[in-house]
Amino acid sequence: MSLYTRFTTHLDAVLDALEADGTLPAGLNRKAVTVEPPRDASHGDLATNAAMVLAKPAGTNPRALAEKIVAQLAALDEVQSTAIAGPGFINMTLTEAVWRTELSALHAEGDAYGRSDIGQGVTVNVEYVSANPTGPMHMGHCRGAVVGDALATLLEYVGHKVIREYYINDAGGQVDVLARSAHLRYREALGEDVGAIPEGLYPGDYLVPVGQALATEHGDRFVGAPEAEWLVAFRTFAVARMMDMIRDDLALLGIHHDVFASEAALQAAGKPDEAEAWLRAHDLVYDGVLEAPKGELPDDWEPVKLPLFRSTQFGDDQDRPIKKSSGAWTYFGADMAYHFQKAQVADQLIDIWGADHAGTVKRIQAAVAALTEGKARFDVKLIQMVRLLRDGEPVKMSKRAGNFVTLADVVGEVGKDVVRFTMLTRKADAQMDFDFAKVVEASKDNPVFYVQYAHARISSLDRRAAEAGIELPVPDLSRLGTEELALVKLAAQFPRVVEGAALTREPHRIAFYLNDLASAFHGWWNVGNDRPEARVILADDPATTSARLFLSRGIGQIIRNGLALMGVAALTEMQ
RNA sequence: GCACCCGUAGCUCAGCAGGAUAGAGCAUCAGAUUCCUAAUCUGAGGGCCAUGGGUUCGAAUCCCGUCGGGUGCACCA
Repeated sequence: MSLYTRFTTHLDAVLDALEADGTLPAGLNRKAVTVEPPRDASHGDLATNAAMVLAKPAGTNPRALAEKIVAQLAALDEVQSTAIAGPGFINMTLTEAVWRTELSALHAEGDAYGRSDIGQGVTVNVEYVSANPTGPMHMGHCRGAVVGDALATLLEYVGHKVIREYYINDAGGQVDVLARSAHLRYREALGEDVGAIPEGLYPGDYLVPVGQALATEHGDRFVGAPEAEWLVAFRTFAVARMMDMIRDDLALLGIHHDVFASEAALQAAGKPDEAEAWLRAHDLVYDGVLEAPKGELPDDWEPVKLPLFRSTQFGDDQDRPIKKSSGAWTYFGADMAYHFQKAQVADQLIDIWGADHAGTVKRIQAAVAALTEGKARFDVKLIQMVRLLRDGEPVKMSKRAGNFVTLADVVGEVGKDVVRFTMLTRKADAQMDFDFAKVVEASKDNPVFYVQYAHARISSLDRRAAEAGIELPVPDLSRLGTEELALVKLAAQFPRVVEGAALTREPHRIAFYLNDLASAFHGWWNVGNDRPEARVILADDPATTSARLFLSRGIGQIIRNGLALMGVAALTEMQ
């Protein structure tokens, strides 16, 4: 149980007691009651708003209520002093012993410090990446991949059961284009001069080996054959090869999905038909005429009658087609069934999407709400675009021209850890620049290095301590002074930060916290520049040295735990 | 036209499910290295939290309007 959770429990007990003696009416809603560190450390270690929140429903005034609460909180062993401040805040200063104990707990729990069970084993399906299987991953996919993966790790860490899933869009027109592109490369592999790759086909070189493999397998028998004879086979083969590539790309980032779900397989299994039947039975799908698109009307637009899902009943602007006039499923029609399927395995769903799909969020949420009858929690997290910069200039990318920057290129250039950390240094819904020069820069405006440097310094202390051989087997933590305990207090916030990040599903909070922690550590370290007696390793004072090393390792542990959540390795020395 | 996202220091961004005097880095200015890695640190200046209302004991945070920026808006995926 984390320190903050523990005090929430203490406070609850106090409020129970006040209910029992009639000071507070029974059954007050305590949802808004919080126990948290005050923004300003001079106010103490913990603050609660309980008196302010509960005064009104209790028919009293905040300060009077605060007096009663304080009387009981002050009696706790762990509380050194209390104060009522401002409009009714209750501030508590804890005894130094609390922080020393917390530091010991941090060591005892080690890698598990920060874990919790707030997820209560609830299964969450996180679908992320789901890039079309038509080529290697490029930088556009990178941020969503990292955020999704970090979020999945984070949710696991707080006690959720997590399914990491990738949806393979292997049923639409794009994979037919892939098949045709592969067919061209197949002919090329058999010696034909295909010239420039025509407009409308994928031009990338990565299809050359696919063509060669197809040539080896089939010989020339499909060279002049009608499309119907080879399309499915070529498509299936090419998609499988593309997925191999994508899995390799993801592995470069340390990302591994549990489930790869195929849209084609879903359709073959008749899932969209089942969903449609159910929705029709509930009058949520009807045959109607699609409204004209908003804004400028396309030249070739004409009204058509299609099966439409009543997404307007769930807040969408218009009803959405689930089938095309050809009778084939729309992307949405299949996706709807796909989400329904996921919701039968998991209690909660999270989709990580690029912000360019923002317009389709409402319809899929509508579909999930309809099909699960509002029972499944379903969040779509939109990830804003990343602008790639080199020497301050945007890097031009065009998928059509085949000159996009691949994920493999970027990871190869700056490394997995830098990519992952950088992608988590911004809120997901804020746009972000990725500047090659800056992300590899070794300075404090690069948080990757700043945090790594702190960890490396801690490791260096361990090495030096081992050389000096002065460390005592059991550290005497009373040697830790105010400056040191301030670091412990910051470290003790890690479990809270993790919880907050998990609840809001914002993994970037871990990155910001680690930066703060590293900053505090660097500050502490540098005190030794001015005052040699404040250094960690003091040759003539094994007791203080041991206590400070114990603290320093504790900070190192937090950095490792935090970096592990982000999927970033902690360095023991800088190069 | 409609929907979604955004608007916080000169710049890039945090702001923890409403809390106390709004924070950090960069940049600017003034300092610290016979010393465990100065790849670091200390200090100073810099704000009408776009704007007008509302809810609340209390709003950068929640709600509505306005202005400004971005993105999306076909049976594409």
